[in-house]
Amino acid sequence: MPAHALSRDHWIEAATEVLVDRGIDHVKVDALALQLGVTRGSFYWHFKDRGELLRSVLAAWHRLSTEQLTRRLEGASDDAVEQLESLLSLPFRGRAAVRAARIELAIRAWARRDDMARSAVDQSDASRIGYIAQVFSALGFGIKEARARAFLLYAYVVGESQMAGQGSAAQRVERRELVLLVLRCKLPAVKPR
Amino acid sequence: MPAHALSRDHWIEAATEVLVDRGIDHVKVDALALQLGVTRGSFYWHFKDRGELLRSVLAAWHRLSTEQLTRRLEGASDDAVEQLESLLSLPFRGRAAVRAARIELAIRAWARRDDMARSAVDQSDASRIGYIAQVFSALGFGIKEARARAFLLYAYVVGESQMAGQGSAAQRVERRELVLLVLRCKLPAVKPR
DNA sequence: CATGTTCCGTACAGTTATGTATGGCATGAT
DNA sequence: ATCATGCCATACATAACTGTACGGAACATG
Repeated sequence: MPAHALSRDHWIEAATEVLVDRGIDHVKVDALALQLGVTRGSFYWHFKDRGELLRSVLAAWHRLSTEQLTRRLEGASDDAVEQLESLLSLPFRGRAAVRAARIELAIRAWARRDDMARSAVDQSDASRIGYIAQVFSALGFGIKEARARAFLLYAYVVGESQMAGQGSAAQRVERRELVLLVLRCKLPAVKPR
Repeated sequence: MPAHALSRDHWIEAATEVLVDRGIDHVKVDALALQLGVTRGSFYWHFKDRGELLRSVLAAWHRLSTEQLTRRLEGASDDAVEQLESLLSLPFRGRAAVRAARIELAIRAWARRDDMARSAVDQSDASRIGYIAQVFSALGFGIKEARARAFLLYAYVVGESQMAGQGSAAQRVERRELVLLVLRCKLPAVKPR
């Protein structure tokens, strides 16, 4: 084994970087090789073709995503409200989380037109919503309403991430507080049918 | 003027179609010419270069988007709740609305890495949030809280549009009802500071 | 009918991308 | 030491795409 060998993961990481900054269509073997300081010869030794790289990028994200959820499930506190707060500020706390959020945005854009990416994103969404629903159940909501409220919360987080341009940091904090207040609120009267 | 003259708008429309289906990076002069049954000679008569086409696509969407908001403002009913319901089901009612929603998704993906698209989307978002805030004001909320609730509602709609894969049509209806109930709900007690 | 304009086709040059074939230089094994 | 193997460079074939230059058909107008 040569000393400075490049691994598959180096390529995957570089590809993810480009995916975030310029979109999946700009993930090209040429540019990655240039950035990594090697030639395409290296790439086609590690990967069959470009498609295999893209699949690997997706698989790596999916693995990371489920790992993070697992860690969250394991290390969760008993205070449901605290967990909800943590969920809302998740994409902003810590460098790794911010980076993960950016990757997710890029993959979500990719998923708009790639079935493989689409199903990966859908699966992650479903898992997370399931987790959030459990938290709402712990707050005393019924199963059905807990799932609906979980979807609302999650859709808000996803929507917010699409609108980085709107509002200040202070406003974001206020909004998140309002989200929590509103979603914890037991409805005084269910609509009369 | 020849009889079967192709207008700029034909190119813009075709480009928008490709943008929706395959992303902005697949909007290429070659393919569009093939689809329109002409050659690139036509394109470079109507447009200076590819960039001008992309700018035109964005401008056309932006114009359409503000026009739709204007029409909504003019033809709005007096019932605030009714307006909110209409807003929530907006991306699903009618073929034109569905198409507009798909275009918007594509442009939002584009905006992730193009400043021009970014500012167009931000501006549209801000205008719509302003309109929704006005509706919440009419429901009796203060200016600040109305704006926050408007953001919540809008972020939910945007987030929901990113998650077409989650849930059935019936679930979507239930969720939207819950959104309305929750966002109309006057908070019983503001959190003690 | 002559002429100018509109709109498009054709040909060319240059760039950038993919994938393959093949050779070569280390390094570790024997 | 030599040999096989892991890792990468080089060279080649091919395709896709952009932009420009130029020419030509169709049409209107005088």
